[in-house]
Amino acid sequence: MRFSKLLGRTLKEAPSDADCISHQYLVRSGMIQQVATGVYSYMPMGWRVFRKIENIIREEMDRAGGQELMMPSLQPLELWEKSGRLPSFDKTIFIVTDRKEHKLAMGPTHEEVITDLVRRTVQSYRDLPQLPYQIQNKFRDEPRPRGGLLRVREFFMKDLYSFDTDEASLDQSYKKMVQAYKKIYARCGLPSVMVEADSGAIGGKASHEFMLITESGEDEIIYCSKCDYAANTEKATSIKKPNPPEDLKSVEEVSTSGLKSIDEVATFLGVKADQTLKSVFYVADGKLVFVVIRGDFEVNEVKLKNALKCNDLHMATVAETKEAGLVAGYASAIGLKNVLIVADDSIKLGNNFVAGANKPDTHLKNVNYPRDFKANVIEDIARARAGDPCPRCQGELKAQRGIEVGHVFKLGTFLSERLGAYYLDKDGSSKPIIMGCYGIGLGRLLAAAVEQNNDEKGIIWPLPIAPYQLYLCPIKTEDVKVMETAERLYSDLTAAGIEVLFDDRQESPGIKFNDADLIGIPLRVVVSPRTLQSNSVEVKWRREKQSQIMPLEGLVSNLCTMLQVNG
RNA sequence: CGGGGAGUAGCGCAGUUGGUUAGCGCGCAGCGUUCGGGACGCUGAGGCCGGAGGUUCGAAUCCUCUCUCCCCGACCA
Repeated sequence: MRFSKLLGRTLKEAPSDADCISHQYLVRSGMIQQVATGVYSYMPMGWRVFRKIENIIREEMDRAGGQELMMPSLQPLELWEKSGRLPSFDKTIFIVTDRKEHKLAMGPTHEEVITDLVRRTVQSYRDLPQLPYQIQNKFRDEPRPRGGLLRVREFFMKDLYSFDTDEASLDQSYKKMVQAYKKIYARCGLPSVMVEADSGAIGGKASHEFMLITESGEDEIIYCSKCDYAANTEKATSIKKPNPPEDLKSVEEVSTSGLKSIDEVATFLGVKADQTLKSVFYVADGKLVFVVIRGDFEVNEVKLKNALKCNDLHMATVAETKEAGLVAGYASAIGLKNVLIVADDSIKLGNNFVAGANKPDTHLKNVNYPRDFKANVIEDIARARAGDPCPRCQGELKAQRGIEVGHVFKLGTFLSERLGAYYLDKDGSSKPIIMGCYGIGLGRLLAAAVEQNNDEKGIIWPLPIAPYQLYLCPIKTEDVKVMETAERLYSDLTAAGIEVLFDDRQESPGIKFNDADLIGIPLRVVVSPRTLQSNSVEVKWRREKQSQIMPLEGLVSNLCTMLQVNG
């Protein structure tokens, strides 16, 4: 490709509203352009990267036994009503109305459609297992799109669905996909980490996410420094250390005027945070929920949501708290009536806690469960913390940030049952097909690749997904000999199967080098009067500082070798 | 949806106590000088000041409504 003909220009300054690196560099390098909130066009160069990622994914899906198909974006709402997942997706579904006032969903995902498709197609155990997949755009009216391509409303997803007859077969499908996923990220040149995950709105049982580790990641990963335990904080557990046992004392009121936070109260009474009980109020599907947890822990809202099996969960507002008659800062579960109380199991790991007295400026000492209060639900609803012991091996847990670039789920049979996808087993009995689903966000992966691979000058694409492999840069384009050499190299390299971006623009060296660094093509070849004096060119990897001078003689095959060795 | 901010040239911004012709930098077009890390000179094109309504002799500037975009929380590939 000749740079002079390329659609898209590089920008010196990023739009001020781009705040994450991938967003800035992708826009500045002319790879993407925003159309609306969370809606982007891919410019030719960005689309080349996209297609490389897509091809790697497609190859690995095919290799794992997947069969590619295409399902439409428009989906009858009836399918969603049948599957019962409408409430959990709620406002994130874009709904369009046709001329007959019939409502259609812009598919946020395709489990409903594929399950219906399989229902019509698969009848016998002989037809299973199946691994259909598609690479398609999905629509989700996200509460808050952000970070350029990292979180958008129209995005491309590879989604594969597994259909199996039994758990053992599902395990196999799941394993195949996990292997394929690891292969995909590795082939893209992007080190990934697999972690245990919550299954969220998709529903289902086992679930793992694949993360690219970056500072700027939206997710926090908890992992063990000793064993291979790793989980999204949404899901992660840790061993909660019990307080030293004490004899139960009787409840005592203390005045704590003006002291509201755990820290303030604990400091005032000369106890540690883990000797207090924290109260937090939530509203779950419109109902107030009272949450109790040991003072040194924080509530994990995902776990809480799962414990409550609700669709909507938010912290209670001041008004909602007042309405329920709770005294913020001094509330506790003691003596509460007609309110759902959910407790973290940490409340059992100690005695004689300090808790609110349900009246202003007063706390209670020596509160004990279950002597002084009860809870409707007691479960693990705490955020696992770095520094705590690993639930598997007691090793120390650590935390890191990452970007979720893939998610696999064992769905089980709830969708096939609701949508009527049954098969006839060997014994003639009708059974629901066991499902799994496996997604990769392509644009997100592209953006995450940039988050993971950049420097102050710009992007540093891993070779397998770079828009072009080689950047060919003649300096002093009026110099006939330089241009002749460059033109010849361009056609020879192209003929040798190398993807070349040929910077034939009449620009100063500074502009060209800076653009090259910004765009991030892995290998740079410079032809100039200076290098030609010794019948050579300058060759430099984007990732490295040092360049080398290589003779024109045998250059094309030498470059091919360099690219092969490093590809 | 709750809280905070922004819409002026392709991009980044100034101008906002109402006052003539709306500016600057980058980019863009032409000519010339340059040519190994965003070079320089000259000339030039490009704006209903997000939209609608109002106040006024006069509105980018004041008022009302509206749309769009960004940031912080709930969502997720």
